[in-house]
Amino acid sequence: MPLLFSKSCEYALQAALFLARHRDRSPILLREISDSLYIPYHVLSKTMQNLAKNGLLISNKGMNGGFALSRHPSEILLKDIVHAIDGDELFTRCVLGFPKCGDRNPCPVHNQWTKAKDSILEMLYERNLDELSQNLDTKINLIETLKERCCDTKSNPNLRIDLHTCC
Amino acid sequence: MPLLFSKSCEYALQAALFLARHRDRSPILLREISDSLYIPYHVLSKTMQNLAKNGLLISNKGMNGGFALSRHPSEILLKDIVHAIDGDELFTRCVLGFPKCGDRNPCPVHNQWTKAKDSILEMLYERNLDELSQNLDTKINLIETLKERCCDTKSNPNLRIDLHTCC
DNA sequence: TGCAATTGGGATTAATAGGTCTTAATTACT
DNA sequence: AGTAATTAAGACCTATTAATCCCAATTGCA
Ligand code: SF4
Ligand code: SF4
Repeated sequence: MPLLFSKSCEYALQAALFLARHRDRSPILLREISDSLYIPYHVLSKTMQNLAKNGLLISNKGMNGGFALSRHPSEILLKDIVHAIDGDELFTRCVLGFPKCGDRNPCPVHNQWTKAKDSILEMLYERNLDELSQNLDTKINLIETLKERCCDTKSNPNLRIDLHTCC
Repeated sequence: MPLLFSKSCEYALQAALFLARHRDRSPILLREISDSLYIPYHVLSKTMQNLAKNGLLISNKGMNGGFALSRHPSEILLKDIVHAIDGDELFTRCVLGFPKCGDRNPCPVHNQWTKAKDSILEMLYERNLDELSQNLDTKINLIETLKERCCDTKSNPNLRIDLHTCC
C-alpha cells in the first residue's frame, strides 16, 4: 500500500525533483524522465499532464518539446505537487478515517496525530525543489554504477533505484 | 485513499480502543462492536481474526463468547495493532516509494521524512490503549445523540461518526 | 506542404483493496 | 444429546487505483 502519497504522487515528486536538478537544459523529454526514474512512460505521461494543467509545469509539443518547471525551483514547494496530484485529503483527513477532523472534542489519538501531522506539513510547506535537488547530483551518477548490481534489476526490471542509494 | 493505515487497520485501531474502554464487561460480541463503530460486520470479523492470530485478542466461540484484549490495555501499544494488520511497511517504507530506506547517502527528502516519521513512531510506540481509551467515554454518549442529525446518516448510512465528534 | 517528433486524451486491461455472503467449527446451556 | 449462539474461514463480488494501448493534436523543420 502506498504511504502518505499515492503512487502517481510519488512519481510526480520524483519527476519534479529531476526537472529541478536538470533545469539548465530544459525542456526535457518525457522519455528521458521516465527512463531515468524507471517510471512507466504512459503513467508518468498522465501525471505530467496533470501537473501541467495545475500550472506547475510547462509542456511543449513537437520537436524540441518536453517538460519544464513553470517557475524557478525555489518557488515550488512539495505541497504544491502533492496538492495537485492527491488533492487535499492528506491535509484534511483523519488518521483513523473519520469524515472530518477538528480540535474540539478530540478523539483518543487526535493530539498525537496532530503533532505528527505538523511535522509532515512542515516537510511539505517549508522545503522547495531547489533546496531538495541540491544533493541529487552525486546520486544520479552513483546510480548509473549501481544499476547493474543493485536490487537485481535484471530479473526485476521494474525496481526503481534512481534517487535511492541506500541499497 | 487511505492515509498511513489501511482501512482494515483503521478498523482494528477503533475496535481495540473500544475493547479497551469496555474491558469491564468482556468478552464483547463482534456484533456489538461492528454496530457501535459502524464497521461492516464481516470485514471487522476478518480483522479481528487477524488480531487474534497475532495474539492481541482472545476469542471465544459459542454462547457467552466474543472478543477481549489478551493483555491489559496499558500493555498494548498502537504499533502492536498497526504491525499486526499492515505489517512493517509503514515502519520501513520510503515516503517516495523506493525499495529501501537508509541514513547513508540520504535522498533529497530523506532528512525531512525521517523527522516526520519519528513523530509518527512516537505516537505508535509510546501510547497504550489504556491512556487512549480514557476520553472515549463521553464521546460514545455524545454520538448517540448526534447520530440522527450529524453527517446525514440517513441518506448515507455508511458514514462512521462514532468516535468522531468534530462534525 | 509534408514529415517527424512530441505531448494530450480516451478506451481498455490488470492488479489491488475493500466488502458481501455462505457455510463450517466450536462452545455453553438445557 | 440437542440446540442455539458465536467465531472461523473461504468463495465471491465490487470499487479503486495502476498500467497499457492507440490515435489525435500540435509543433518545428526540411
Ligand atoms: S478528533 Fe480523532 S477521530 Fe476526530 S478527526 Fe481528529 S483524530 Fe480523527
Ligand atoms: S534516502 Fe530518500 S529515497 Fe532513500 S529511502 Fe530515504 S527517503 Fe527514500
